[in-house]
Amino acid sequence: MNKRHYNSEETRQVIAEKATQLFAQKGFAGTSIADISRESGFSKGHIYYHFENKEKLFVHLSLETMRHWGEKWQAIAGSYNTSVEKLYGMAHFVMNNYKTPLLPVGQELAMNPGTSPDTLQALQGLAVTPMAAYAAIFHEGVARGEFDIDNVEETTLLFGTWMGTLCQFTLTMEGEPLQRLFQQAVTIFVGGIRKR
Amino acid sequence: MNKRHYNSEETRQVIAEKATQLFAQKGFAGTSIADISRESGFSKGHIYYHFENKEKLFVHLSLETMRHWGEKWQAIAGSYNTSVEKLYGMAHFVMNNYKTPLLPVGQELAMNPGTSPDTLQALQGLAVTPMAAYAAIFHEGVARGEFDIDNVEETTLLFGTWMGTLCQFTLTMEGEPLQRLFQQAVTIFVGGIRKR
DNA sequence: CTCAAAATAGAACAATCGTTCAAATGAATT
DNA sequence: AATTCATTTGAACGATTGTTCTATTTTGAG
Repeated sequence: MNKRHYNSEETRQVIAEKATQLFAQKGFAGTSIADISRESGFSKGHIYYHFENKEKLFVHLSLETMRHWGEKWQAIAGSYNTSVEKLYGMAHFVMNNYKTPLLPVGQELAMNPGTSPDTLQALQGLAVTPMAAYAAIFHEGVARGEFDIDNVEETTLLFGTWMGTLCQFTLTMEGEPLQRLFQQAVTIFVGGIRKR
Repeated sequence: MNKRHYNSEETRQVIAEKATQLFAQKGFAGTSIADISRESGFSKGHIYYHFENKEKLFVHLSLETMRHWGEKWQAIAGSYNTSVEKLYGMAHFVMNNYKTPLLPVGQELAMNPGTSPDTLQALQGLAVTPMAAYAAIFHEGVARGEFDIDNVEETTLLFGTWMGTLCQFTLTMEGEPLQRLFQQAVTIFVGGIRKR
């Protein structure tokens, strides 16, 4: 079997990528279906062939994007020797796979009355993936005696929000300065939680 | 003289306050004039009696709000003995005078094509006020031998973005947990830049 | 009390929004 | 060659957007 008529999956991917980019840049309300249509090169109507509506499109994008993000991180998470190194590696990874900008956009959507309960519930679980990845590093670091943390949950939240906003700079900065910014953030953070 | 006809200034203030709140919560595109009208209790048309248009309204709100923020901070900035204390004080101040959420909203507006050059230029200078306040603390801390920082500008940017996002939590958290979160952030940050 | 000016409301505007739908296109199966 | 079904378009929908305009109310001065 495997009837792969056409290669519609490819166009769906194009729409998804452009939409993700636009949502991250201009927010949920600030991104129109017309924008996505123009940027992806497909008609407005066709977007509704692939996705039920704007809200579901965004939720799908977020979920899929986070799942992919988590898998990609898991693939390289084992290649670090110390927890400190792993934290630097995470910052580098976040910088190069910046999908977290969708999180604040999700918050924006969640704030708006009229957002469907299904969407709200889906949005609720969005931050779980990256937060779990962060928390794992901190727990490991404490167990290894590298970190001195009395509230891991709070520390995770702090690190997560910081990484999240730093991602905004990937839109306006690049190369070495950007990399140094992320590294410096981790250096400061590690300095604040390192055991001594 | 002093012809203070009516007290229209009061209603203008009400509109400004509600609008600020809405913009911070739902973003620029996500906030409609109808929203501001409903929330402030004044007609849609009347908003245009006080403000030229939506874009100018937002710029005015941002500038005014930042100016007020800066003045209020300057009034208490002198009451701290050490730079570390001042940094904690700043976090507490930011938490209780959270106007920085307008900064990311300004970014959202700046990203959108069609935004007028005047608005863009005004938005450019928005972050100057809080950033200058942060930078002053770090410079002072270095001079006093409290901090060990090789790039004050970068450090300021990092601290500023962190405080900025933490403000988002003022919408969902409150009281002691919120306060502990801000304090913990400063503790970590100070630990990362303290001279030893 | 009168009156002009300021303040406010509310209807109306074109433009854009998200969404729907019927029609056209294309490729694979028969 | 004919048919079928997935794909894609483009026009059209009502709702909402930012904005303008006119009319009405409220105010302070003479």
